[in-house]
Order: sequence, then structure tokens, then C-alpha cells
Amino acid sequence: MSLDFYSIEAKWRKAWYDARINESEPRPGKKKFFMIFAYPGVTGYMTVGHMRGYSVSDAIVRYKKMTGHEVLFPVGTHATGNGAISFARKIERGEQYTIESLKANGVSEEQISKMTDPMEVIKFFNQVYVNEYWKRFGFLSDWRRFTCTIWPDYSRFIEWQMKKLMAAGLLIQRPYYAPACVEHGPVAIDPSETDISKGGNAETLEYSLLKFEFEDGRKLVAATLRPETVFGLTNFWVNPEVEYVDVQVGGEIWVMSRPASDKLKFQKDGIVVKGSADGASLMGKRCKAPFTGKMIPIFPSALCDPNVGSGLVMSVPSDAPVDWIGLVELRRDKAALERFGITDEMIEGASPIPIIDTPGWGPLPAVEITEKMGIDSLSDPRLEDATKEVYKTGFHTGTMNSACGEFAGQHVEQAKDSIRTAMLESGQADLFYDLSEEVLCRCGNKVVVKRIPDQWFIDYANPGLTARSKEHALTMKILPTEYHENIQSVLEWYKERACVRLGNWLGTRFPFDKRWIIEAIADSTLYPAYYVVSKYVNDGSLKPDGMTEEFFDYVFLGKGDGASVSKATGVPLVVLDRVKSDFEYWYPLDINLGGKEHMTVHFPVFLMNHVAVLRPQHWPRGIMVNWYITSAAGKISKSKGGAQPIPATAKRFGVDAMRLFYAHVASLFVDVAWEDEKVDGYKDRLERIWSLVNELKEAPEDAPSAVDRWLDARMESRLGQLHESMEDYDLRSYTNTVYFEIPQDLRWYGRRGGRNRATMLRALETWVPLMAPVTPHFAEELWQELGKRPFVSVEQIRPADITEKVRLEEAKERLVGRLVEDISEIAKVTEMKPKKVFVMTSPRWKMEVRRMALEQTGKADASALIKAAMPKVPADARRDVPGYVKDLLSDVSKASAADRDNMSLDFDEAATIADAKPFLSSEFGCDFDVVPADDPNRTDPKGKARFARPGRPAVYME
RNA sequence: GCGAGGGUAGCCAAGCCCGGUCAAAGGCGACAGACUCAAGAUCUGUUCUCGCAGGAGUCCCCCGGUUCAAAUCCGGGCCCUCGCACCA
Repeated sequence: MSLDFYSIEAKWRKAWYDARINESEPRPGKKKFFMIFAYPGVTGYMTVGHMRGYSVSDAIVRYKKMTGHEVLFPVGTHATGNGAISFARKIERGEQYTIESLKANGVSEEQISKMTDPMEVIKFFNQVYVNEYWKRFGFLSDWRRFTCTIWPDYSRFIEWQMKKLMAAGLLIQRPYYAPACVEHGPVAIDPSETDISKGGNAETLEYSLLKFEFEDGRKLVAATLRPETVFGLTNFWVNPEVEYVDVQVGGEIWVMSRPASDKLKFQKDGIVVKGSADGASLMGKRCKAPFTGKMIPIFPSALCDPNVGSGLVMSVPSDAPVDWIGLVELRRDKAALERFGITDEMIEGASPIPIIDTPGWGPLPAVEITEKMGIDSLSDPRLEDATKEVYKTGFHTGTMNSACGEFAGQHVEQAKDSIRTAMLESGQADLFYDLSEEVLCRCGNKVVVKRIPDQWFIDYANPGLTARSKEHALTMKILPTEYHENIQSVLEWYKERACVRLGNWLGTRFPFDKRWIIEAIADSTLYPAYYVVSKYVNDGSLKPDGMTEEFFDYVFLGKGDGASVSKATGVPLVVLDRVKSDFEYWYPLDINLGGKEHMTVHFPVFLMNHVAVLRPQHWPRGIMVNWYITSAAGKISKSKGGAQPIPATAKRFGVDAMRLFYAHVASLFVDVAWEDEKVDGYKDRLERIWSLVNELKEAPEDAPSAVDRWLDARMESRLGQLHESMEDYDLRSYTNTVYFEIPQDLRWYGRRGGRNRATMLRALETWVPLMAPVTPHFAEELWQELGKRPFVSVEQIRPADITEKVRLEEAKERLVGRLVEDISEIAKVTEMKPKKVFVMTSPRWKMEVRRMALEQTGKADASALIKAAMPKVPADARRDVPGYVKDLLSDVSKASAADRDNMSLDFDEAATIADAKPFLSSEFGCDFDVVPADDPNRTDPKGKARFARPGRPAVYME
């Protein structure tokens, strides 16, 4: 039979939303549970991978709802930044891929043409996310609370947050260097290239600009990423073919390439370009190195690119392969030597000077690596690899050697900072920022690094804030547990973070300076609180105008009195107090679930902003991280998986099969590849369960037997296991039990001859609700089949009651199961088909001795136990005692606490097995004879009885 | 480089925090049997090696250590994936 999942899903989600079981209202006195997943950025269609975290969230929320909690599970979207602008521009430019993908999703031409407007893009995808993804997946989310970060009311909230941060002294200003178009101002450099037409992968590099004094007092400035190598300077490189300029900077004249001076203008005030200087005129002369004061010769090099750094380069041939090869080539280039009057002695004088001890390298790594790789020309492309290799190991593992004065013995990383700082402070160096590759604005102009003198930052380095956040994080439920530990160091590492920016962005204006727009991370950290408010905005009872600082102070911080706040804001007192009490009911947030990319970005600031702004009782309680569903596509084809649109995939496999896939395929904390076959497997699984349930519910009335008692007990202990799994929101373990182990229990029940209708129904009534969190539509359909109303989704899953009786029933069945295994094993090994099986249980005294062994405390003492046991053992069995005790103690020592509990259960094994005789006979197709060991008239073929142990009766078959 | 995660039987994947219940859950695949005219579906069993009595041997990336005992703890190594800040 094939179930029509598509219509089942449509039916139930409509029924839920019509009945509004997804809506959340405070129920004072009732436990609450408030969960969100990190809202997605509005950047286009999502893939099936994104639904993983979302589906897991809904399952957790549904479980909580079914275990006595009033739940709040709101959703929203994040549209701050340039995602929507970028998308709109792609439409505007007529980018085929984007337009085709919209068409493939059934979007009309008319709608597409509207989407050249970013706001339309946002409107469109907001609707897609809610209707085609979240509602389609049956989420019990309170849709009335939907919010989007660029809505005016949301902005009021963000303004308030910034004011609170300011009041707490956490907003600070300092200079910052950011990429900007010379014409259009700030641009974003990112691979999607919204603002730019070239260079999406460029990085901003921070160069140290070292000043080398020339004979006439001018400073030749060399840009370097490794200022600590000043100790190894041997010469200076100048490109004789390049035009250099004299630049007035303060009271100094700097020499650099013209492009460098153009860039510098954006980074320093009061720069005046005085005139050009000929590179060739410097050649063969000397300049004075900063810091060491050493006089070094100036040599020609074609490698000085006027567009990189300052166009002048200092030469450290010991550690820079390029510099070393430069010298090698120069020595060969007799024409150049002659032209510039450079003598062999001068080059000799520029021999490499060892400055860094690097494990695994000799004193001159640059020389060593070029020789090893056989590089002897500047045109060799491998020179770049050589540079990287030397740089990497030297920088991270090296220490400065004795040539480095007071820095000798320091790690290179550390020395770099110290030396740079020292040179900056003494005026021998400056800083210069440049991009790692050419970046062009959409207008075609160059993008440069521009100094922003008054950039605002949130001071996440604030020691008090950091300390309180770290301390609070320890009390939180953070999963996986590795992250619980690790977030401590993330919080420690977190420094100031720019929180506003200029340029072409969507978002909230900075309340203290409207030129700035609040940046995308800064406006998405405290927002779970806002879902309490958004509902009242969406239903019209709150207007953005009334949402002032006082308003939020009152509802979130309990400041002021209602009457005067109401008066000042124009918000009716009832509404005001309603929002406030809602907030106090729902907050704090119980879980924030987000993808692993948030671990070093969103989660720490989410936590710190709560700590900075809200009162301690409202700080978040939990964080959960999900890893990704990756696409297996790469290997075969794009259409293979992962990239397929969500609605079509949902139609093909069914939403519940997908939800089960997400929950069960792997732990949430590892990446897993999407595979159609796997999802199909889960669909099959649901269909199998469907037929199993339908078969079972038709069970006839029958007198209950031992196996009925067992099934009741089994369901009880499964229930216990499930609640335990959910303590850590371990949905994988949960689904494994519900969808795989319970069906096995039920089949075993049938195999064991169970056919009691009442027992069956009891089991089903326990089981079906357990499926509701993960496969809710499917569970509803089953619930209806069982004649239940209205929704399984609002049923309660009761706590488990694991009594002594439950454990006893399970132990009895374990005995039977174990016996079946043993008999099969013997039959297999001996290759016999038994005609008759004798089962001989262990004598009382073995039970007694086991009890004594369990009671033994401390180190197992075999001889003491044997002595103590002897009096209880019948004379003719005493010779068996030592061997038995030896085995017993080894079992006991290996046993866990639970095992020991089980071992201590005492029941009549012979009676239990006798009870199962009809089952055993039909399993093995032969007669069974159960022989209690203590029966004086027992038969004991081949003397096997003495091998019986509690839980492992002796078996003889013929 | 820094930070994080990972490497488990044919494949996917639990277990590792809290060592012994682990030859290691579950799924897929494969093989055998049942049902069936047949196929499919479903159900049952098997699926590291050896074993004519329920047992033994070897095993969880590699090497070493701790321990009565290691997939699990510690040290070292090899390999893979991801994040690193103004991109959400």
C-alpha cells in the first residue's frame, strides 16, 4: 500500500492552523518553553539542507508542547545587509541563472520584473519562507509574530538596543579602515559582488610602512607585512622603471610610487604630493634602516610593483625567497650592475643575515628552500609557494635569534607586534592599508581602503561583560557539549566589533548618527525578545511611533510606571502591561538553535548582548548547534540532491519522511550528505509502520498472558528511555526508539503469540503520540485511524513509571530471548535440528550465592565468598562452587549499576520458561522439557544441568 | 596559522564525555528462508574469522602509554571537513 502523504499533510496542516493550535498565549502557572532557530537571511531560495535545523526545532517544540509546556516558537527573517540588494541587481542585470531559477519555481514574469526592487525581493521571499517552507513542513509556529529586520517597528527595537549599549558604555569610537569606492563611498567586498564588479575575494591587508632615511633627509618608505625582519635587512629594492613621488606627510617627505600616494591620501589627512622622483637616481646609494640604524645599499628590482604596497621594498634575503633570488639575479645581470654603478663588494655586503630560528630549517630558510626547489629566477612561479612555506613556518613556529637585540628569544608572532609597536611609537614606521587584489566598484572606479576616523564599535572586549557572559554560559544548556566548553574561549577571544556602516545597505539607522546603518550582526542578537512585541504590532494594537525608549525600558526592563509610560508613548496601558507580562512569562529564551557557522559569530554576541542589556533572569538558557546537510551532488550531477527546491522535494518524498530523515540520519552534530535513497528509506519505514499499526489494531480479544504483561512493561520502559533522550534533545536516539525499536517490540509480541486487543490498543495509544513530534501529519492520520480526536499534536505524553514490576517483566522476557539465542547458536554449531530440547534452570543456591556476591562490597573476594556460600549449598553440589564463584565474580565485576539491579531480580525461571513453552515449541518445531534444577526427580541428560546459571539455563537437545 | 569537528565492519551511522554490559545499536546493501503462480512488498534469520554445545580468536586510522581491563583515557603521528569578523 502506498500512502498519499501529500494530501495527508495538506489536510492536517490546514486543520491545525484552522484550530490555531500553533498559537501561543501565556498561561500563568504553567511551565513555558520558548525556542527559536536563528532566522535566515533573505537571500533567495533555500535548499533541503536548511530544513534540517528548522525541522529539528519544530520536533523539540512539539515534544515540549506534549509534555506539559506552553510553547512559543516564533519565526522571522533577517533582511539587513546587502543580500536583497544583491538579488535585485541580479534581476536588473538580467542574470540568467537567477531568473531561470525563479521561473523554474513557478514565479511569474510580472513578479520577476517587480523584483528589481530589493523591498519586493524581501516581500517575496518572506512569503516563500513562511508558506512554502515552514507552513509546508507543518511547523507549530505562531505565525502572528512573524517579523523582519527591515520593518519599521523592528527598527524601533534595534534603536533601543543601541541606546542601551551606549548607556552601558559599550559603544566606542575609533578609526577604522574600510574599503570604499573613490566615487561612491563604502562598498562591501564579498564573493557575491553586490557593490563591486571585480575582486570579491580581496582582503584588507595591514602593512607596516618602514621609513628609510635617504642621504637628503627624505624617507624611502617600504611596505611590509613582516616588520620584525628589520634585523635581517641587507638592502633596499627600487624599480628603476617606475615613477616615484615625493609626498609631504606632516613634517616629512616620503618617497613612494604614485599609486601608493593616491591610496595614502584616503588614509591620512594633509598629504601633499610634491613632485616626482626618478627611481634610477637612487640606485647604488645608501639609506638608513629604521630601528637598527644600519646603512644599506639601494639595488634595482623589476619586482617592485607600483600598485602593491608603497612600490618600494625592503630586502631580507634570509627569510624572503624573492629577495634572495633578487640578489642572485642581480649578481648575474652585469648590464644593470654597470649601469647603476653597483659593485660586487656591495652585493657581497648584502649577504643574508640569519635572524630567525625555525624548527626544521637552517639559519637561512629562503636560501635553503630555493636551493631545494631549484628556483633561481624571479620568473619562476613556484617562488610564491616557497614564500608561503617559509613565511608560514617561520612566522608561527620561529623564534628571533641573538642578532635581534632585546627581542632575541621571542616568538616571531609576538616579536612582530612588539617591534611594530616600538617603531610606530618612535615615529620610524607608520601603517598603510591595501587590498590584496584589485577591486573595482560597479561604476568601474577603483576601490581603495579609506580611513573612517569615527567608526563605532560594540566593545565586546569589555572585561566585565566578558566575565559575566562567560559565567552565565557555564549555567546554560549548550549542545553539543564540546561547544559548552569551547564558547568560553570564544567569548574571551571576542574583541570590539564594528556595529554600524556607511554605504548601500538595508537596515536600521544608527540613532546617534543617522548617516550610519546598523550592521547585520548587531541587529540580530537580542531579537528573540522582540517576538513578544511583534504580535501586537502585527495585529495593529501597537504602532512604531509609540515604541520609544521608555516603552521598551518598561516592557523589557521594568523601568518606570505604566501610567506615565502610557501617557508619554500613547500606548494604552492595557496593551503596555500585556506586552510586559507576556515578556515576563516567555522570557528567557530556552533554546536558540543555529547552524555551525554561528559558533564564532552569532551565538557569542547573542549571549553578550543579552547580558549587556537585559536583567539576569532574562539571559538565555540554551544554545543548540546544527551541522549541515551537504549535497552529494558534486560527484554525479547537480540534480542529484541538495540543490533541489524544497516544495518539489517535499512532494516527492513527503514532509514527514524528510523530517524523520533529518532527525534520524545522523547526530545533529555532524555533517551528512543528502541522498535520495536514504529519504526514500524513511518513507518506506513510515509505510511499514502504517501497515503494522493497521494490522495490530485489528487484533482479536484474547485472554491476556505473560507476554501482555511484558509488552505493557516494555512500552513503559521505552517511554522512560525516550524522555531521557529528550533531556538532551537527542532526537536521533528518540527516533531510533520510536521508529525502529518499538516496531521490533511489537513484532516480537506477535511472534511470542501476543494477540490481545486491549494490550495492543494500549500500546498503540502510547506509541502513536510519540511519533507526533517528528512525523506529525503521519501521527495525526494514525490517531484518526484509532478513532481518536481531535489532534494527537495536543495530546500529552505522560512521564514513565518504571516500577519493580516493569523491570521484572523485562527480565523474564530477556531470559526467554536469551534462551532462544542460545538454542539457535547450539543448533547452528552442531548443525542439528532438535527433536527435543531440555531446559534446566539453575538451583536455588546459585541465586543465593549471586545475591551474596552482589552484596559484597569493595574488592571481590572469591575465597571469602566460597566459604560463606558452602553452608547454603547441598552437599552433592559443593564441588561446583569454586568454578561458579569464579565466573560469577567476573560477571559481577563487569556489570554496570543497571546490570547489577537486573541481576538482583529474583523470579521463578522454570515457571517463566514453562509459560513460554508453546512459543518455544513453535519456534524450533519440537518438544520442550523444562526441568527445575531443584526438582529431586529431574532428568538430566548428559549431566548438563550443572552448567546452568541464573539467567542462562542449561540446555540439552537431541 | 588560530579555532572547531571528524576518521568505527561492504556503505551510512550510534557508541567515546561517565573504561568493563562491545564483535560494537540502528539503517542500507548482500545472502538464505517464509509468504506468493511469479515478481515486488512484507516477515524471519545470517552478514570479521574459526568452531559438530551456547565457545574462542582478531578488530574500532597508525604508533606508543596508563589500567586487572581501552573503540572509549593520555602522548605523538597521518588524513578529511568547516569557521576566522563587518558576508549573513
